[in-house]
Order: sequence, then C-alpha cells, then structure tokens
Amino acid sequence: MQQESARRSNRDRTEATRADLIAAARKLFTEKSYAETGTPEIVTAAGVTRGALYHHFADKQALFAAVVEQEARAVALEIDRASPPSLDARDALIAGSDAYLAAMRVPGRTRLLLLDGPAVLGRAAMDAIDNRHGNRSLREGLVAAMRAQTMTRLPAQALTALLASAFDRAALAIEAGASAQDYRAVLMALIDGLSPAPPAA
Amino acid sequence: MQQESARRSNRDRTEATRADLIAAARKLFTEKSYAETGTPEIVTAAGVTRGALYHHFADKQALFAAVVEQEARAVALEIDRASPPSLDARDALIAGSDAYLAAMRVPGRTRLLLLDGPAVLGRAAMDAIDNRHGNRSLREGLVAAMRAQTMTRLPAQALTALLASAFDRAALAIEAGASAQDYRAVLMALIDGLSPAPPAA
DNA sequence: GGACATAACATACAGTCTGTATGTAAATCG
DNA sequence: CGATTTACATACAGACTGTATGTTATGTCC
Repeated sequence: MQQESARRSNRDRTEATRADLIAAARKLFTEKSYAETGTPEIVTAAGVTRGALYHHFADKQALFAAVVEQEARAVALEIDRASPPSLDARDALIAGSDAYLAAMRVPGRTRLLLLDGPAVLGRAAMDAIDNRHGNRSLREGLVAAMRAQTMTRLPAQALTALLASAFDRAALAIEAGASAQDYRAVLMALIDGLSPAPPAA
Repeated sequence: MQQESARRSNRDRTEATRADLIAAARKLFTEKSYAETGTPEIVTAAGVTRGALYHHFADKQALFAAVVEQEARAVALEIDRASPPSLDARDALIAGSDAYLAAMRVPGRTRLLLLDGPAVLGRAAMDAIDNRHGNRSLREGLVAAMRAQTMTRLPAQALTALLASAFDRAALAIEAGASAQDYRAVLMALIDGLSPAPPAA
C-alpha cells in the first residue's frame, strides 16, 4: 500500500466533496428553507469544513443553484422516461403532465423548484434552468400538437410558460392537501380547450 | 402651544410610524430583495430606530407581511375599480384580466407578490392573502360564468388557482420583456377554451 | 391636576452568519 | 524529485437579527 489507506486523485476528491455538499444542502434546504439553513450546518452534515464549501462554490447561492440544477434534471428525466415518442401528440401531453405531477411529489421539490428557486436565483435564472430541462419537452409537445392541427396555433413560448405555471401551481396545491383529481381535471380541461374543435362527446 | 410644537395621540404616532416603516420597507424590498435588505437600512430610510421597528412588528418577516398585505389590497382595489358589475360574465373576466396585468406593472409588485412573498411567507400564507383580496373577485367571476352556462363546470377553487397562476406568470414574463400581446392572446385562448361551445366566429 | 400605569420609542448587547484571508498537506507536473 | 497547483482547514472582520434594558411621552384615575 502506497499510503495509509486511500490515495485518491484530485478529480475524485472534488467530485466526492461536491456531491456530499450538494446532498447535505439538498436535505437541509428542503427540510427548512434556503434562508433558515446556515453554511455551518451544511458542512457539518456533509462532514467537511466551510473552507471546502467556499473552495468549490463561489458562495452559498452557488451551492443552492447546483442543488436546484440537479433537481430540475431529475424531474426532466422522470418525465422523459414516462412519455415515449410512440404516443401521439395529445396522449404524450397527458402522459407528460401526469409524470410531472408525480415527480413533483418527491418531498422538497416544490420548495426547491417553485418557491425558493425563483426567489433566490430570480425568475430569469429559473427560466434558463427550466428551458434547459423541464419545459423543453413540454414546448416540443405543444409545438407538435399545433403542427398536427390538434391544437389552436398560439405563441409557443407564451403557451409553454403559462401551462407550465399552471402545472406548478397544481403541484403546490396538491402537496398542500388539495384534491389531485380536481386539479388534474382542470388541467385537462385547459388543454382540451385549446383544441380547434370540441372533443368528440 | 401646550408643548414644544407637536402633541400627538399615541394612536396617531403608531399609525404614522408604522406607515413610515412600511413605506421605507416597500421601497427597499422592491429595489433589492427581502434578503438583501437589512433592518438598519430600513429604519434609517424611515427616520426611526430599530427599537421602533421591533416595537411595532414582531420581526422583519412581520414587517414584510404588512408590506405584502398592503400591496395585495392595492392590486385588488384597482381590479375592482376596472370591472363594474354591469358587465356580463365573460366581459367582466376580460376586463379583470387586463386590469390585473396593468396593476402588476407597478414596479416591485411582481417581486413582492410573486417571488419573495411565497418564499418568505409560504404558499399557504400567500393563498390566504390572495383569497382575502385578489383571487376573490376572480373566483366570483368564474362561478358566475359557470352559472350563466358560458363556461364548463369545473371545481371552482382549482380553476381559480390555476388561472391565477397563469396570470401571475404572464405578469412576470411581461415585466421581463416578453410580448404582452402574445401572453394576452394565450390567456384569452385559455379562457375561451373553457366555453362549452366555441365562441361565435 | 398630580401619581401611576402603559405605550412608544432609543440604546446597548449577545449570538450567529457570511465571505475572505491565510496557512497546510496532498496531488500533479516537468 | 523539486516546483507548482489543487484541496482543503483555520482564523478573522464585518454585518445583521432579535432581545434586554433604559427613557420619554401619553393615557388614566382619583
């Protein structure tokens, strides 16, 4: 054995420390909130010191951004996995919608992505993250539906943002104890209302 | 003259000091953010000391809540003033929508009511404020439209929350520089889509 | 119309947090 | 194997929040 027990490359050390910090921060940021969580608590939970944190992240906000980014990626992954490209436009939208609502039931996600995220990072930064991950498939689905003539032609960016916002609020309401059926019904009515012709009775 | 120059009742003093604090806090909370604004700065701007602040408000968060409450009331007032009861259900909805988007263009309102508010006070507290002020007239308008058979029957609470959320996002996007026309068109399409029959061409 | 109580502040203090500066050991590189 | 850079740990300065305590103005009661 060359050293006491572990000889790790710098790349491995960085990766492990960053992952530990992000995991500990995610746990605390979701149990409480961004503002109520201090860096001393985070580094203790991660088993490192504040020096390590400020070596790998510019500041507390940058660590939070990393947590949010990871979470947004996870949500997008779950949605993509639930809506195979074999479905037609409308079915894909429905499947994606349900997958989104299911994904947002993972504890802490609404706080990270819908409450603290916009306040701490700003709406612009959150839009950038959303467009890179979650909203991308939604917008593509909407554009596909409009091309297939199953949806009224509307500005894609605006429609995506407003529908996404409605989904977000539904996720928040459901987590707060509201009827998931009610909110799902309204969401479907909103989507169906965008068809050029009323859905076949 | 009975005193040096001013003899004010306690009620007047309290009212004036609270108003000064709320005004100064509103200015700073909207110029920067809740987190970036310290109480020393607020009291300096208001011309009092931190002792006065903590005498009238339990903590910084309570002062923020007072600011948000005042702002929500102001928005609701503008909306009510713009949609007289003489209009029919759908026209009242349109008028209210436009009034809301116009009201949210007052600088700082989106940050107070849509970004920092939910993060600092929580969605539950914001829902309570919204239901007390803004969303009340929206829900009444929707219920009226459903009763008048000009709108599909849906769970009123859920529909109100989701439409309100879409309006909120539209206000944010417009403030960020997006096309107000695009967002308005999508909002109208969403509302019209809820009619049982397609609107007369 | 004075004594007493209470409200409206101002001042001082303790604890905590954030970001930075500095020091040290391990890894990488030539 | 020496030099340099990376990955941390420790120490420090400044700021902020909430509280405790002191002071002055107002309201109340006989």
